[in-house]
Amino acid sequence: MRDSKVIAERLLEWYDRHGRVLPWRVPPGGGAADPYRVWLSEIMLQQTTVAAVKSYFERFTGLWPTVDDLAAAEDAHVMAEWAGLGYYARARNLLACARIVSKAGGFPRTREALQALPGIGPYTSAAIAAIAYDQPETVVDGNVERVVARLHAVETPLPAAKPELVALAQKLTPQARPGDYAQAMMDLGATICAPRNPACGICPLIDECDAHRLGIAATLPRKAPKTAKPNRSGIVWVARQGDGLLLEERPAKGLLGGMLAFPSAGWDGRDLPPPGQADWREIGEVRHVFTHFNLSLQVMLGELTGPAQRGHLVPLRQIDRDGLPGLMRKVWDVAHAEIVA
DNA sequence: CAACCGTGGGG
DNA sequence: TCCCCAAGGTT
Repeated sequence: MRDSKVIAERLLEWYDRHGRVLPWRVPPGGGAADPYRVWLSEIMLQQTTVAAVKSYFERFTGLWPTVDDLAAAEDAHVMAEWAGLGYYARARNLLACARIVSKAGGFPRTREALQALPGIGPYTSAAIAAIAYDQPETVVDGNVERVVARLHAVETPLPAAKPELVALAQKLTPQARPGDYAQAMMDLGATICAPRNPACGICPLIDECDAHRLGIAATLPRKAPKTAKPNRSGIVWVARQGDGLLLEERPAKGLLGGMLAFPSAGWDGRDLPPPGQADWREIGEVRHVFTHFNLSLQVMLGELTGPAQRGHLVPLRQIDRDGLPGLMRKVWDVAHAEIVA
């Protein structure tokens, strides 16, 4: 019990001096955090690096300063702005959540009610409750798992170790400054207690760390071995007609769900024919790595000789590369180079 | 509960 | 080049 108090105190003291300055973070003494900005940043940060999120967060808050603004936005606009960030279910859930919250007149304040909203799970609900509402909820993300596993030298591999790590993290959570404490744990994990080369020499918790004492800090947390990624392949068609290219909206669920894309087949469980009649010729190949498989796509280019079977034509100058998911940006780059040439 | 779901950067 | 992984959630 006294141990946890020392840890929280040292961590907060370190955070006050070395905490990161981030666009969604209220500096010490800057007043209460805006729940909308906390929520938005937490959704964007799910499995995504701080560096990647920054520009997206600035753009979203510029376009939609409040949850009511976001709730009123058009689906396609939000999806296009999210393009490139990945995990597109987050964007769909983001809009669904914004509309529920806007209609309700604001975000709920309890962790339980927050977690009932789409896209908000155990981590995010605790983070919002702690950071925006100053409630002593225990926030457990990948950083906290690592810090706690090291502090207590937990050698059980993840994900089996998760319940144990959550229980240990709960015992460490202080009643005072829960939001700062949560962010301090994550900052420590991101900057000092790093996955590969932990900077134990400058860690404020070095005296409390069992793993460091045992000389095994860098090896924790242990993780179950991963299975190899299979290779998949398929075809993507860039269909021209007049000065336009054929684009389609992907099915709402599944890979790149709800995103704008060139018609494709053979790699995502759909085995569709070409989107129209044309003298197709291969102009290149695109490789892409998804979470659970590697992909190689043959890029076909052709001038439609009849009506398009699916999708809609978009004038070349009107196609927004930034509004496409990463995979389709690669396809666009190959096709655009060929068309311009 | 294990599989599914993106992308870019770093060692 | 390859592997790891980053403020996870949903089904």
